[in-house]
Amino acid sequence: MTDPLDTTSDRRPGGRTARIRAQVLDAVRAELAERGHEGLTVEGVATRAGVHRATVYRRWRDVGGLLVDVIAAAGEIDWQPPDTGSLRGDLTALNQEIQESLVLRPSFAVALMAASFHSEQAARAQTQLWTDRYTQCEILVERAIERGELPAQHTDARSLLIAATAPLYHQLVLLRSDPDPHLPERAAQAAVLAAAAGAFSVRREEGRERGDGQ
Amino acid sequence: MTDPLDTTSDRRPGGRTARIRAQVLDAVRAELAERGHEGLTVEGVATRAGVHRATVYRRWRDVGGLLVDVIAAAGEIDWQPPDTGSLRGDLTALNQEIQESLVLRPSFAVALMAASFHSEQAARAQTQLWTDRYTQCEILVERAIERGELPAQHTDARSLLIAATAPLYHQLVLLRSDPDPHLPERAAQAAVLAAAAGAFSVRREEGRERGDGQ
DNA sequence: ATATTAACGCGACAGTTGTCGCTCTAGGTC
DNA sequence: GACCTAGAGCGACAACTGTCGCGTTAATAT
Repeated sequence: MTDPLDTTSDRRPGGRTARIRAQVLDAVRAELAERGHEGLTVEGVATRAGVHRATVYRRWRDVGGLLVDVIAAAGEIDWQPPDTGSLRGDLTALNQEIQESLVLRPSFAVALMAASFHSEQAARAQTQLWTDRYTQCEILVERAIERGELPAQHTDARSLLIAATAPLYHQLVLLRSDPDPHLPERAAQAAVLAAAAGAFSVRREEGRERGDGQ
Repeated sequence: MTDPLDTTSDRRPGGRTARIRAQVLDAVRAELAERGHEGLTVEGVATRAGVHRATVYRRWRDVGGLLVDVIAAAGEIDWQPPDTGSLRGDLTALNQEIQESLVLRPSFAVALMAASFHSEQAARAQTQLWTDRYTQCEILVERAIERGELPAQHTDARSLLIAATAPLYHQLVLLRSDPDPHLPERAAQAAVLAAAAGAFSVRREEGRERGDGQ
């Protein structure tokens, strides 16, 4: 099981290998910043990194692989969901973060989405990323229940979170409308109201049969 | 103003031009069905249509342009929003349509999204398509208000519609989860509950300043 | 019918993308 | 210090992509 594409395996983690990786990932970030995600090309990255094309193709396979590794390297480990003291506040803060990440130039999130249509690797990384984030955010809902902000019966945290955040992506990515400073709060508020009305409550037996995701 | 890319201009609409267009668009649909959106290439379309590459490049510029024209040709004129007698029913039906269009193989909707990351032309066509659809759907909300299903104060129809439909795209396109037969109804119901609680009501002066949307 | 010309066919072309076999370098091991 | 070998460099290569100029066809105008 010596996967030549596993960039985290440490078969020979020493100086050069790590140095090349750093150079290449730096180059990816720089190219992304300069040319945007549609101008991101293996050739460009390799040249900027001062590395031969074949090296990049061997280790990362394609542009999607590069983005995956950039995301992986970008920490992603120490992210914590907001904690403002209220569900509405938490969701609003979360949405503001999302809006920022989508509006930011360059947007890694948008680049990853674009790549995921062409690279299976990128697609998997993306669903993994989202799944993890949503799992981490379930605590927001649990805290809200403890505070009594939501009805005591079980609430499907995932559905609630998606309802709160989906409009952001819809507006900014699909509809490409200008960012609306009120949208994060409005979307959060709508989800909270729906939840309070029991929109995401789930009956004992039938609700959770596909909860493990993908 | 003789735009060589305006496929609807009728400078010489006679037999051959129209025939070539039909051949090419048929080929696009066939290629899409066989190879999916990532296998859709100008070369492949031209070959299958029995037409020279240069012809396709001249008239449609790129894959995005082809998709745009397919969409344009696919009617889109006679679509009508559902009318089931209740807001919840209407939104559920709408969501079911959306889910179907996203799950269908090949999915023109997904192909268009993918193309819109690379082709400015496709991107514009996409936002135009969505904007039109949402505008058409505003009548659902108006009818609901007349029926007394929503509070009498003005409701921002667009926001409500987006809240109802966005989770579908989020789940199926971004999260790539398996289609959930209950999701269309759940998402619709959540939006209705939020609306009933006043989540999308808008104050007189501050709500509509960006309503015309690009 | 005949003239006009928009639009297609054709082939050549440069630029890009991705692969492969080989050599060489330098990280790790003894 | 001397070896081993994972992994980078290198250049050749085929396949693909998009553009261009020119000749031809056929839709329209007269």
